[in-house]
Amino acid sequence: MRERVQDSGNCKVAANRRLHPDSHTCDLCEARAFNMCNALEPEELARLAAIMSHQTVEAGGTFIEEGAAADDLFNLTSGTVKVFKLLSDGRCQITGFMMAGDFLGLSRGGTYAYSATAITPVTFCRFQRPQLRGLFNELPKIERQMLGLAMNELMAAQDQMVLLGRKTARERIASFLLTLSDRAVRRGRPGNPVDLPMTRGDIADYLGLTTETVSRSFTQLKTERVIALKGNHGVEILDLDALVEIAGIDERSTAMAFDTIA
Amino acid sequence: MRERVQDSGNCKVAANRRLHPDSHTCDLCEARAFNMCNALEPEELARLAAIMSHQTVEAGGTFIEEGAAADDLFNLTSGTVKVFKLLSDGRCQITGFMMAGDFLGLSRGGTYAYSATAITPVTFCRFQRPQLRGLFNELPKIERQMLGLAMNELMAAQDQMVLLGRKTARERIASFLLTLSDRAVRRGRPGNPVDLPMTRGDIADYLGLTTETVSRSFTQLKTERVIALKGNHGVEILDLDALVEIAGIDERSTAMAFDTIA
DNA sequence: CGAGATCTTGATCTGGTTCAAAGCAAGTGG
DNA sequence: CCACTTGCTTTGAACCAGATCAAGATCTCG
Repeated sequence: MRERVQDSGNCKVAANRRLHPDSHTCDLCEARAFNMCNALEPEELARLAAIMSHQTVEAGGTFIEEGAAADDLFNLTSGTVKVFKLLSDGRCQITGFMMAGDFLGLSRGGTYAYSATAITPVTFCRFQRPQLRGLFNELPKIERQMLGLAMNELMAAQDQMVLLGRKTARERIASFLLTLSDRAVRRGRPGNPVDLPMTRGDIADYLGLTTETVSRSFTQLKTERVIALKGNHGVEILDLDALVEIAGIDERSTAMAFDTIA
Repeated sequence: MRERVQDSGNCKVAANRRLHPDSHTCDLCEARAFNMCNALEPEELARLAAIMSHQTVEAGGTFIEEGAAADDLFNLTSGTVKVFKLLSDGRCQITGFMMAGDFLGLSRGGTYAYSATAITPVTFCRFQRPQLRGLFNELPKIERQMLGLAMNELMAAQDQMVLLGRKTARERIASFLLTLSDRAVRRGRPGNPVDLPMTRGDIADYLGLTTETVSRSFTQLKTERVIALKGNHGVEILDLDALVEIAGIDERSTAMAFDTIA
């Protein structure tokens, strides 16, 4: 299995790197509080653990390819993943950056609806669909938890549509930084020096811009003393109020979360 | 209750028009096959029907307002609804056009995540959240069905992100027409003279464009004999292959649907 | 340390917006 | 039954935010 690379702008698709199986205990899982395992009793958790395997992928590894048979479902436990779709001429749209607690593997007609590539080294729990489906019948809690996660993702997707359809480059960058900061905080990490594991190109593909425009917007905000750049992969928010103001007043956004459907 | 109108570009928000309660039998429901009632046995359906009320809203009526207390969930049975979010300065992004079978009422922190306005007269089933939640425990089937619906919506949202982030105006219009056509077919309606109940302004707010650009793109496709305009609310597809070609080759899109999560 | 990748900056170009003004179609009331 | 309003839609002309093209500067990591 050597890495076939199909060029497509920033979103090169390298074939699956070797997946490294890994021992793992749910007790210590850092994603536990945010994911579908959240509501489970120890005994139930054990049953879930019985049908899953825990694995790692190195940075740059593509472990889901759009159009391939959707055999598995993934539950991230650490690291950051970019989820994206490509147009035939190579244009790329990243639909989300996934972190610990997020699940991956949406399918349409039995094939994956998007590709997923590790930006940092990642670890995840992997489930085979038929087995997971079986467990759903016995533990409807899981299904409910997933419905909640799906609803949250749907709301995030709607916010992203507003961003892509109606916001300026500057507003997009500001919103992006605030969203990342919020997400970090909600995962118990510091929200201020914002960590940007992805490249400028990835940010561009996420925000519907070009690398150059992303860079210029950062520079502009830096010049205005709203942010400070900490190398290529970190941003310090110097003036939060200003950033919120620039983002446009819809940053209720990802602020709170997890209403169940009813 | 008179209509307060808060101007905001194309997406004026008029206060709830009177909701007309309505008698209704699930047996005859035209949305039955596509919505969350689909998998239910007659006896189960009766229990669902017991906690719902069936209502109508006239065209132009706004029955969900972003930020208001999210007390109810809606399940459309006929008509077309636009779902949208507004920025503080009035910019509007329509995140979807909903039809029979779609559900409405996503909430975040107890308040609705978006507004919804009827484009045509609509009818829907209305559920109160607490009651529906109660039924979930007894009929997990409903929850599963909703998870499937949510997943489908999520995939549609991802396609829309590609459209908004990376497609040209021409490509957006072509994709839009194909998607509407597909949806009509999947609901057992003719797919070819495509019905456009919404205005050019609505289409613009959905596709991240302006009214003028939408109009110009239609005119261009008409000049090229790819489509023919049938008044303001209809489009005949004259050259389907060309339209698919123009849309960009990702129109697997809404083509098929309804994989369950696992 | 050095080479490739990533990031910034500058100059120019353009697709889509904005601003402005007719068309057009569906009522409405005289 | 027809002028008149009203709300879309189309078309035209000027403009601009962001894209594209083209160097450099700066990381990153073997």
